[in-house]
Amino acid sequence: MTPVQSYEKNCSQCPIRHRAVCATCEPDELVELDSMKYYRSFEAGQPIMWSGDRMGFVGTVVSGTATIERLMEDGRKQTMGLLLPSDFIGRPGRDTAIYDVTAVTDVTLCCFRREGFEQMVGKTPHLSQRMLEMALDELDAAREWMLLLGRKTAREKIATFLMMLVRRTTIGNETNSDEIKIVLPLTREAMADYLGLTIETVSRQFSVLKKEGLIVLDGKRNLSIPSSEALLLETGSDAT
Amino acid sequence: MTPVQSYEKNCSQCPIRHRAVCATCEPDELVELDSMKYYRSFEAGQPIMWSGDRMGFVGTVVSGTATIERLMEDGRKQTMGLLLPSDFIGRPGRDTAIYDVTAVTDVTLCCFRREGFEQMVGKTPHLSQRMLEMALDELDAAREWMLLLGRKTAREKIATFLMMLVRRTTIGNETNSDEIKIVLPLTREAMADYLGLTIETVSRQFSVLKKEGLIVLDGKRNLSIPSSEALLLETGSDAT
DNA sequence: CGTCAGGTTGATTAGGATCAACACAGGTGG
DNA sequence: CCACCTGTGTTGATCCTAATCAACCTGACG
Repeated sequence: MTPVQSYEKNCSQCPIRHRAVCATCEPDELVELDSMKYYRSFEAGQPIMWSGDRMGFVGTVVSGTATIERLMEDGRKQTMGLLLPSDFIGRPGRDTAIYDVTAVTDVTLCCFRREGFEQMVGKTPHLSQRMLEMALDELDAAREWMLLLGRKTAREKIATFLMMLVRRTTIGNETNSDEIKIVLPLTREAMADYLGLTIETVSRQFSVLKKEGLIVLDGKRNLSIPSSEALLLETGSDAT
Repeated sequence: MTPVQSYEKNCSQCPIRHRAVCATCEPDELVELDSMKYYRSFEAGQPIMWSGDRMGFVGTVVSGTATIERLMEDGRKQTMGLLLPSDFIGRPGRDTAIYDVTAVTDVTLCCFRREGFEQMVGKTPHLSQRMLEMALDELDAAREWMLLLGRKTAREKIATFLMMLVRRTTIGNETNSDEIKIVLPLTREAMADYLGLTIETVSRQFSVLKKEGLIVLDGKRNLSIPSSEALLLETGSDAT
């Protein structure tokens, strides 16, 4: 993936234009954002932001996957969020990061200097409303994950994670096709950190689900789901 | 606690005026909110909102404690947030609740009809900015709790919960006094649901901490902490 | 005095962590 | 070309923390 692509010249070409923080901006607002933006790329495994460091920029994931995580003194790690294309990084109004953000695949960000972006938010209701909407969506997602971390079994955690990936990565694809194929953006270790498990437990649960025919593995990263209804039953879905 | 108090007449008397969603409002904005607001009270144990129900109102906790929680089909429950005085209930832009909200002590709310509040937010930057700020704070708190739920031991969970209560309920009190006294707003069961544990494990950990002298119990709800530094060491604090 | 909700404590179990060995793919350098 | 290494993943054996099952305690209240 070359760093310079058509959407870098023009926001209207941007693949995530309609889902990102700028989704509800008017053409003139977009022109202004366009003039402020710059792109940054990170290789898989590279840190995007360290907890405790100054945050000079905010940005949107254009391609790739990153994780928001926190380390404990003794090395225990918990991933608190997956950042997929259209997700926003950074908190306006805060100048010091309180999480680590790490690129888990190659990542391209559409960035803004933090001060400039904050000014823009201050004078652009479309932008501040969208920020609020996205923050509330993230809050819902975080709370959903609290249910998973606090109460679900290892098997339910894996099934829930896979169904979340299906929901987030197959948008507008053939929905009625029974066989759903997804690519796992995370290693076993990164999944373990996200699900509050160990690598070994993740691996074992994949093996069990494979043996039961609920998932089919092609290599370590390509996965297909013969029946999403069947897998959904394994998520321990809530009462709603 | 009588339902009609002085702050019901005048926002300037309100005990949470400077911390709530209206904290940054100008006097004229406050007058308008004042004219829209109404108070509701809920007895301990009563539901404030059911998942799936229509949300006709939003509001701020003026006194008492409520929990945000979610039930699974088989009865497993996870509490996703504690609502203490000044916390906000409800999501503008959504008309159906996706969580249960329950009063765990007697609760008084300062409410607004949802539509009226949404209009007010739309035309009052002070209010929408404050909403964003509060949503981002809640997001940080939710992520902090994900670390607790995913990676901490039962002992660390209890210690972290107690230190969180200390932080949230002793504001402006004698800080240099060694002996900190707090009142537990939750039953053992509610704490278990918040911490992803069982009642029995919560009870046992309290017994252990008591035996070790890290906490002193007076009845079931009154607790004092001889040394907050010592208790802090038990929280498994993160690397930051 | 009996009942009941909330809490404690003990005995046992089980799910996932830990420790350990091995498999496999992709580089790298002789 | 192959030997070697390293990062990633799988599988097995064992251990341990917290869940489960169960009995009992305590105080409030009719």
